[in-house]
Amino acid sequence: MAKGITREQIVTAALSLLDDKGLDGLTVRALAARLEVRPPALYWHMRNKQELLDEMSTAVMRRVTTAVSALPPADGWREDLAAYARILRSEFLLHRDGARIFSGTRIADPDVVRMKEPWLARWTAQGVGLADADDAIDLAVAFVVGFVIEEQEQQQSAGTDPSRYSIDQRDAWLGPDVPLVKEAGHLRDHGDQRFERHLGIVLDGLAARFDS
Amino acid sequence: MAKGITREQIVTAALSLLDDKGLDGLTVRALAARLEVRPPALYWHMRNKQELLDEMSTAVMRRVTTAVSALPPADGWREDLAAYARILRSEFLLHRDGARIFSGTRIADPDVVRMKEPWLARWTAQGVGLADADDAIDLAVAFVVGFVIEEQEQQQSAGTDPSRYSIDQRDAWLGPDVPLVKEAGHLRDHGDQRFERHLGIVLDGLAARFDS
DNA sequence: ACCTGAACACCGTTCAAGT
DNA sequence: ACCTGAACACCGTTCAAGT
Repeated sequence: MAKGITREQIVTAALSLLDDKGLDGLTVRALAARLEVRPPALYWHMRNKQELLDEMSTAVMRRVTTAVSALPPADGWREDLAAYARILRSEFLLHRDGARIFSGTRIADPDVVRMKEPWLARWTAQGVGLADADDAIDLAVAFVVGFVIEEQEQQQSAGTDPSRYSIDQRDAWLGPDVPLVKEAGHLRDHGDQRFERHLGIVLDGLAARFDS
Repeated sequence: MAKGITREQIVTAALSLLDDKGLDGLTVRALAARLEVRPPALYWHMRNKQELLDEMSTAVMRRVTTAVSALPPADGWREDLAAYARILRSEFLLHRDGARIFSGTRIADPDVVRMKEPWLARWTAQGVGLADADDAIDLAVAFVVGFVIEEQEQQQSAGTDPSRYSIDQRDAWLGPDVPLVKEAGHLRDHGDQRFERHLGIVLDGLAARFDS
């Protein structure tokens, strides 16, 4: 039984290779080397590289689904949705360029979508319209995707080119006559605090709609 | 003068090649062929392919900046920001996978960021705090990025695999016991209408914050 | 200053052959 | 059923040489 590589092992190794070397370093050949097989061996388990990428996305989204299912039902739609947004962000953050790579990809596993059912049931029971409830989920996802794409880009730039995100260098790069842009750059925060604030704004907008 | 390829021509050709063939088809060699030069010629004008991709992003964002600058000052921050969001979306939609490819990339042109200055000036004059105003722009961008990534993914899937986005097939794929997920799928709308509605929700959330 | 020819190391993928 | 060896067409990039 110890013989042979499984699809699951391939996907796991691919995710860790992505984190180590980035998307450019995620090659079929490097992946095969990590699994100690020759490259063509992988083609017995998958049709092509695109299918591998789809499987990686599905694996990430499945982790989100699992984490969400483990959540105790919250007091109301707002806390349910906030919890979902936080989980989605943290799973994206687990992988290099996670938000960009794993958003907007074909979901291969119906369970990831079926997971919405208990939420829709709870929220509509709380008086939220079905179309509004579904909208709310999609809007939250869109926000998280956009937020984390920007967040990871800055993390990465800070790593490879620290000068670019130093405040002084940024001010010099901006040039004269934009005092407010510069001051806003100084006021800017990052990380969890910023995420929670922006998430709160989105949820406030949804609340305004649900109550009308 | 008719001799020689310019950087600008390279970027323009690269964008149209992207639209024709997708990101996988955007190769240095195909680009050179389209410009009727040999591949190494491009390396006189750019350092590497990454620099080309950065230039493409900058070109797209510059179009956004130009369109925004041509806009008459609106009545208030809300209309300014809505106009920006609409322009950003339509420029993303102009290019295959535009949102995914051109979001969260290093902006090479300071003017794109400097453009925020008149808005920050107007909005703070209207009583919005500077940090809030800057937040609002970033939040709107995050929303548009996430929205259009999803939008373009569905457009593309509908093109290559129509069965996947047919409602009946989707219902079959979802399996039993998720009536609300299925019904929500039937209620779902697309395009401008959906965008305006979601944008309105985000702006409502911002309005709630600005007024407090 | 701007481009080509030739070459290098490296891709994803196929397929006959091995076990 | 699962993997390898060898090969194919194709990448991005370098560099000496041409004009």
